[in-house]
Amino acid sequence: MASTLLLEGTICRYIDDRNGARQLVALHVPGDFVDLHGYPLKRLEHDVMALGPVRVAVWQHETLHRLTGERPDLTRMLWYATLLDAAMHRMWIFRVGRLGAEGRIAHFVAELHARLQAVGLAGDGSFALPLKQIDLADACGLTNVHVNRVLRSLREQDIMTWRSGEVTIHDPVRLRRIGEFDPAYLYIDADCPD
Amino acid sequence: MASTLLLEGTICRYIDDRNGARQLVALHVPGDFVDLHGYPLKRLEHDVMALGPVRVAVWQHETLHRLTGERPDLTRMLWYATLLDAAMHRMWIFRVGRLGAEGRIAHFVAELHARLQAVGLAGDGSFALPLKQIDLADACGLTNVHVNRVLRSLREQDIMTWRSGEVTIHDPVRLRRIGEFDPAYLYIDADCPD
DNA sequence: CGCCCTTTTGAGGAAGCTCAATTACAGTGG
DNA sequence: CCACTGTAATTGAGCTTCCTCAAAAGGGCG
Repeated sequence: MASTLLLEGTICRYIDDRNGARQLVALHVPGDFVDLHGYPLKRLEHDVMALGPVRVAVWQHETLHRLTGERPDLTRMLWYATLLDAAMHRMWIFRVGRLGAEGRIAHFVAELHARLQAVGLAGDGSFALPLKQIDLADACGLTNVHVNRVLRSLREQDIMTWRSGEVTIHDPVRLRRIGEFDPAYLYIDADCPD
Repeated sequence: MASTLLLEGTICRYIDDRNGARQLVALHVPGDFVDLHGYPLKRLEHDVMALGPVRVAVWQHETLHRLTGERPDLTRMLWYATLLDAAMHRMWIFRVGRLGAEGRIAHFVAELHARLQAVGLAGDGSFALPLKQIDLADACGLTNVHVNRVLRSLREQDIMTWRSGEVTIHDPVRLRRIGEFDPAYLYIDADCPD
């Protein structure tokens, strides 16, 4: 048993329903410990998939067990990492539960922009993102058809452009307003434990 | 700073949007460590509210810090508890993102039944639940009006009855099927770490 | 009894879905 | 260089689900 630290590329986690409809529950960027929670939980109740080529570091659970046995400070940092994940889950619930289609997409893009910027992978207003429109639909609880229409609308309003593989934000202020995005939940400038 | 262990009653966590729309992101039953994640995170990015009277135990973060410094096994158990929470968040995303109104309510009720049963607070098919219809709406990303109609439909189909404060499940099999509910993500019979 | 909160019901409208067809585009082989 | 293929994006039309607004009906409690 092992857990995966993502070094390059993109990985998502998702739950499928019995009719094949897919719901993404997490999207990981370089620096994320994709399934660290698999160490205490022992088994995962969802699936993991790479979106394109990735480079990862693999941590054996034995190693993690030894480390957490010896280093309480390090344990708290690992714990903290999984809690950031949970905070993103919560905002994901809010996004899907309380925003309309345009807001969901705007919020999702704004979050990814903030996270990629935090690890130096996003320029001022544009970044690479290897998601197809259907992946975006599966993330936001929409259909690919509707996602397509909303993306067109956002493009026509000069707010953002989504080309498969590349996102450009033309008007970050309106994007954040439409998505009601406040990055506080990402704890980007917060201190880690210890 | 302190974290709260719920002993009796019900507590929810929620995020409000700027228009006052509310989205529940967690619902806690006795035995849950409501905001244990507040210890490593240091601050919470959402709100917490009791639904009716509660009895709680308060754990000072200093105490938790001392315990986690000395007892790696205990730390892993606490960590594990927060990861169960995250697993429920993930299923919550699925519920709101991929199920229709009837499915969301059925899934939500089925989860609560399973969790309350696990702590001995639910009989065979009925249990107390101090939620108003509007709380259920806020949990499921619906309006109170639509929740009311769906509840009537579920009642008329003899699947379940929701009276404010009391839920009765008449047909657990159909309830689970409608909600596509599989309790695996609750890790009810799983081993804790160590 | 009167008040407040919650539930219930009705009617009309908007958002997003389904089904279906068309277009764009990259890769592949001739 | 071009036809051929498969995947992804785009567009259209009609429909379902759920929302909004509004009002009525219960129900507990001072």
